[in-house]
Order: sequence, then structure tokens, then C-alpha cells
Amino acid sequence: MNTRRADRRADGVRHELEQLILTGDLADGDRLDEVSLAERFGCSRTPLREAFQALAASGLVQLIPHRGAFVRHPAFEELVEMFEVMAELEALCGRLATRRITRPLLAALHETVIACEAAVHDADSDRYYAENERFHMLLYQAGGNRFLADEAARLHRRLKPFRRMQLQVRGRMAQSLDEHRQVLAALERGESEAAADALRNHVAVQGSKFNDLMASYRRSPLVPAAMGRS
Amino acid sequence: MNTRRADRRADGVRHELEQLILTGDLADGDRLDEVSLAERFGCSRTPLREAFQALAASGLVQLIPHRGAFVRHPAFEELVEMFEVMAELEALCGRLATRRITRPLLAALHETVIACEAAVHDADSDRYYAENERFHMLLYQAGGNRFLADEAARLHRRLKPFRRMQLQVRGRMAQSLDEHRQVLAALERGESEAAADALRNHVAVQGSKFNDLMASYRRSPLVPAAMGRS
DNA sequence: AACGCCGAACTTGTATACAAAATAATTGAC
DNA sequence: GTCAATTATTTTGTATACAAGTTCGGCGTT
Repeated sequence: MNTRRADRRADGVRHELEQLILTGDLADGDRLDEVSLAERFGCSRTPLREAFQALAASGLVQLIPHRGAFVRHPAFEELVEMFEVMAELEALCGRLATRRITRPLLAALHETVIACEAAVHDADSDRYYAENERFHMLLYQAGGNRFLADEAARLHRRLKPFRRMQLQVRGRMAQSLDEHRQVLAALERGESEAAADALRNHVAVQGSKFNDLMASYRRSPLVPAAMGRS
Repeated sequence: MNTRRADRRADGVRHELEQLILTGDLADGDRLDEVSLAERFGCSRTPLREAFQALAASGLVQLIPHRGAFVRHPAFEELVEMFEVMAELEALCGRLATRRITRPLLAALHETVIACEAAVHDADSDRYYAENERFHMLLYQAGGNRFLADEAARLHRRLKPFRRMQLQVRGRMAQSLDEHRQVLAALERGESEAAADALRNHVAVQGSKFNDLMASYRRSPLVPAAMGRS
């Protein structure tokens, strides 16, 4: 029979559902029907309901008692709000990092910047994206505050698809790289406020640059393609 | 029979479990046994498992696949880290609020400060606690960033038991009130950085003041009493 | 014809039965 | 007697059966 479609279990379901939402296969407001999704994934309702709860905690779906689970895509305003918070969390990471960063982490950050330069040179946005990811994750660690690192990573992850859109904008990659350089320079000089400001700006720019993408976003409220991986 | 103990369902279970953890009836590292808790609450395993997931999302329990759910109380360091982040979130609220706050909200903030003064005068820590809560919630709203408000409220809620401990420290109430006044004054003058700094300090103080409580905390890692309500 | 009430169909919420995995215990070998 | 391996028990994960609530359609009334 054609049951080969599925067979994933547990948090496999969660991840798969998350992708369906993020890629836009499931539109804003869509009701997540337990039985149809269950047979689609080849599992029972139980793992699905657990996935719903996890996704609700992430803010991707809204759970209404006795009514069901509904896809919750962030409105444009909400995205701007999230970037506003993200900017501040990263700024805090930077401020703390100037005091707490270790030599190896600083060296690793250096490497990512060099790798980013190569990516920009090759106009390889995929690679730039990967290295940018690394840069930020390292920075979260460098803050020396595990809770902060977790929260930052959580929000970062939630904004991932939208950040990816940004890189498509002309010149954004090079600009981003330059901002990375400024952050790194501030860290090396130990200027905490400069580092914080550079990071706040680095992230906030993405939020404000969103106006440029607004039009396309409006008609297809989800990132259309190429963000389904990792 | 003696089944009268329970009979609550669904998120009632979630809330009750949360209280058990917060009050310290369930100690750090305790395994949450599904069957025994099920009969304790007079329900089946299903609602319990859902509650586990919700609590895991809040960070109160750790979910290990095929092993079970374990109570996760924040270590002292982690608490300090959480206050560090909370301070920054509130600072951001304050900075934004100077630009965005509405007249009614400003008036409401005024009222809470007055109510706090009365509470301090009466040495009524319960009332002070309630009004302090109101002050901060209003502030989160005043930031004009709903996402930020939600996140701040979430963390605020998570730190609730520990903040409550603080008020027991001699003189803390009066000091806290004074800090509230400074925040409000900065907001009224529209000085965003002053407001941010005042709030950052107001919260950070709580984190650092924690050293004073460390000894007692060490031997009973949970807030011992009087924080189970609301 | 429109509104409200009542009932059927469907959907979610909960309980239980079953399967798989992990832990504990027992047996056997060295 | 100790250690390892295999079996037994316990516990989590999943599926299904059942209960309760919600939505939708029909019927009757005004």
C-alpha cells in the first residue's frame, strides 16, 4: 500500500509539522485536523496532539480548547516586534561578551568572519547564511549566560525563515559582513557599549529592512521557498 | 471512596503540578511518575503527559525520551542569569515606553506607585507584592510591543517565587518603591535611557541581592512557603 | 421569512489497551 | 564471589475506544 509516505514518530511529527507551517504549506488560520493529519503522517492522533502542544509553546500554532489547533503566522507587526526583542537580546550578549568571552571563542568568531568574507566574495548566500548562523551562535555562547543563550537561540530559530529572506536583498550580504566586523572589533577592544550598539543595529536593521520585503510578504505571508532545510 | 482528592482535568492538572513544583513539594531531580500522579490527581496518564509537555516548555521540567519527566529547579547561577535577562527586557520596555506610553497607562502607573506607598506605610508585603505586579505588567504594556510584553510576562512569572522571597529582606520594599518612583519620573520626563537604566537596575538589584539569600536557598532550593497563590 | 430551539454528526478531550524501550533481577560462567 | 548476559518487570510511547463538547442542519414558532 501507499503507507510509505510517513512512518515517522513522535518529535519527528513535530518537526515535520513545523516545516509544513514554516514553508507555508499550511496557511495562517488553517485548522489542523487531527484525523486527516494523523493518516497523512501515518500515525495516530496522540503524537499529533503532543506536537500541537509543542508548537503552541513555540507560538506557531494557537490551541483553542474544544475547538482545535490553528496555524498562527506572525503578522508583519509581530515580526517587527520580534526583531526588536532579538536586537536587544543580541546587544546584551555582546555587552556581556566583552567581559566574559574566552580566547577560543574569540578566535572562532574571527574564523566565521573570514569565512563570511569568502562567501561574500563567491556570492554564495547559502554559505554566508551558514556562517552567519555560526557567528551568532558563538556570540550567544560568548555572553557566558546560558539562559540568555538559550532564549536568544530560540528566538533566532523562530526568525530564521525571515532572516533568510533578507539575504536575497541586494547588497545585504556585504553590509551584514561589515556589521559583523564592527561587532568583532568592538569585542576585541573590549568596548561593551560599542559591541552592544553594533549588534543592536545589526539586528534592528533587519527588522526595519523588512519594509522593503513587505509587499511580497503581504501576498504570501510565508517565506515562499528555500528555507525548509535545517 | 476517597477519590475526592482530585477530579480536576486538563490544564487544571497543569496548574496544580506547577504549584507542586513551585512550592517545593516536588524537589529538584524528582521523577514525575505518570501512574502515581495520575491516581493522585484522579485522572489518566493522558492529561498528565500533556501537562508535562507544557511545563517542559516553561522550563520547569525536563523531558528525557523513554526515561520520563524530571523536575528541573533552577540552580542559583541560573537564577542570576534569568534576572540578568529580565533586567534587559524590562529596560527595553522602559526605553520604548518613553516614546510610546499612553496617558491612561501613565496615570495607571502613578496609581500603583501611590498604592505601593500605602503598602510600604502599612508594611503590608502582600499588598505591595500585588501592586508591584501591577506596576510591572503595566510597564510591559506601555512598551507598545506585544511580543515583548508576552515574553517579559512569561519570564516575570517564572521568577515570581524568587522575587517574592526578596520582599522578605528588610528594607527591600522601601528601596523597591523608590526605584519605582525613579522609573516613573524618567518616563514622565521622556528620558528613555534614564528609564531603561532605572529599570535595569531595579531588576538587576534583585539578582545581585540574591547573594544575601543564597545560604538559605542552598539548603532548601525552593521557596519554602507563601508563594503558592495566584 | 426570520429567528430560535432542538437534535444529529463531527471533533476534541480522556481513558484504557497495547507495543516498545529501559531498568531491574536472575542466572550462568569464569 | 564477581561480572556478564539474558530474561523479567516496569515505564514510557502509541493506538484505539469512549465520553463530552461544539458545530451545523432541520424543524417549528412567531
